[in-house]
Parts: sequence; structure tokens; C-alpha cells
Amino acid sequence: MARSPATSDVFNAVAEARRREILDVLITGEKAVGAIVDDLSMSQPQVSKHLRVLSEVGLVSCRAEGRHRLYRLEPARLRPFHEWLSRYEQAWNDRMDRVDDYLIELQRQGDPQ
Amino acid sequence: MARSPATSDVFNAVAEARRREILDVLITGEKAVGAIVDDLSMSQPQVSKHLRVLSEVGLVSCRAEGRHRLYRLEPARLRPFHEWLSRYEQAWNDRMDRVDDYLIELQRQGDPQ
DNA sequence: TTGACATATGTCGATATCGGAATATGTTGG
DNA sequence: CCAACATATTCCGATATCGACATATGTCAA
Repeated sequence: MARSPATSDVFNAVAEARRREILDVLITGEKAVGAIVDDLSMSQPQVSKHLRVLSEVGLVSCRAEGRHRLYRLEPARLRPFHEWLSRYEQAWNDRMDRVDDYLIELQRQGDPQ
Repeated sequence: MARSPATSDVFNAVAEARRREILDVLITGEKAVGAIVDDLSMSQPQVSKHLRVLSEVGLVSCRAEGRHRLYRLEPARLRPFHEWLSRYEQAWNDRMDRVDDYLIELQRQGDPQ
């Protein structure tokens, strides 16, 4: 057997740094593909392909305006994400209560990379 | 050229469903590898490998107890995640304000998968 | 219609990744 | 030391994915 599907869920879509960059650019509002290409330094096909992935997952939506295609962030789709994270908030807080431990831990861990 | 590194950051570590399952299991507290193997239905080597990835990113820590190795969640490492998400909260809220639009949108979008 | 512009799609090579099976390392108790 | 157990590592084939390049599709303007 091999790898499981992959790019088909929000988690994987967001896992790619380039795609996060695109989402970041779209925070300010609707943008055409060309505008994104200019903002970031990526080839146009790349941007289009990444937009496709983001689109398939619903993280962005698209609207035609003349010969341009305006892509727009769909923040609602980040919800699964948010919900998943919140399940860990409690564990997080439990640790945070013991501030000393937390600080010691940060020190001990350092930056794993 | 080819794909960029990958498994080396929190986003990618969490992108894999199996790894999320492991994290879920660890929410309740420290567990040995064998216990995780039992809880989920994964082979022991798989679990060990995924734990390695999670460990390299700092999402779990490990402590030896006899011949067992107890893995523990490190929720603090989810912070980058949380911060990234919060950048989108505003965009999210802006949309939520217009409740009608939101509902219509949910309807229009359906579930992309 | 034609040509210019905007975007999408297809192909390709290099590499990463997953899961499975076998095996290596490490630890404990007798 | 040895056997049994717990976990880690290595090797493998199958497949996904990325980025680069070339090309197809689509839309406007004259």
C-alpha cells in the first residue's frame, strides 16, 4: 500500500507554505490571480494550481470579472481547524496554570528545528 | 526542482490524519507506545514513526519509564498554529456580522468534498 | 475575426511520504 | 548471560506532490 489521498482536506491544503502565503495575501480582500502573482514571487501556473487546491477545499471562492478571476478568502472554512484546535485549549490551559513549569519547559525545549 | 522539505513544521506534522489521531489519544495524558497501538488500530512501527515526526516538531515529548516510553502532548507547540488562525479571525468575524450572507453562503457552498 | 491579455491545464523529472515487513536496539527479570 | 517484552530503525514499492515549462482555454477590444 501507499500514501493516502492527501490534498483533499483543509489541513493538508493549509500545510503548504506557499498556499498559506496566498491566503495571507487574500486577507486584505478579493484579488485577481495576476495580483497575487505580483505580490508573491511565484509563477502564474503555480498560483493557479495552488488556488485550485484551496478552491477544492473551499478555502477560497472565485468570481469572474471580465477576463480577470477574483479570488476571495472563505474564512468560514477554517472552522474545522478552529474546532480541532479548541479541543487542545484545555490541555494547553492546564499547563499554562503552572507558569513556572511552562517557562522551564520553553527553556528545556528550545527550538526543535 | 521538486517538493520543499515538509514534515519539518507543525503544519505538516498535523496535516496527517493518523498523527492527529495520535495527538487525540494523548489529550487524556501520558501514554506508552503500546497503549497507543492498542487504542488506534495501527502497527507499532507506524505509531513509532509518527511519534518521531511529532517529536521532532515538539508536539510531543518522551520520557522513559522502565522498558516503556511514555509520550506526552506538548500543547504549547500548537501556538504557531493558534496565532496563524487568529490572523483570520477578523476576516471571519467581518463575514459573520452579515448573518444572512453567511447562511446563504453555507447553502451555496455545501460541502465541497 | 484577430490579436493581446488573463488564467487554467497538461506533462515531466525529482523527491517525499506513507504503509508493510523485517530487523535492530534497549530493558527487565531470572 | 538469556529470554521475553517494548520500542525504534531500516528497507521497500507505490503513489503524491511540487516546481518548471509549454500549451490550451477564455475574454475583451478594435
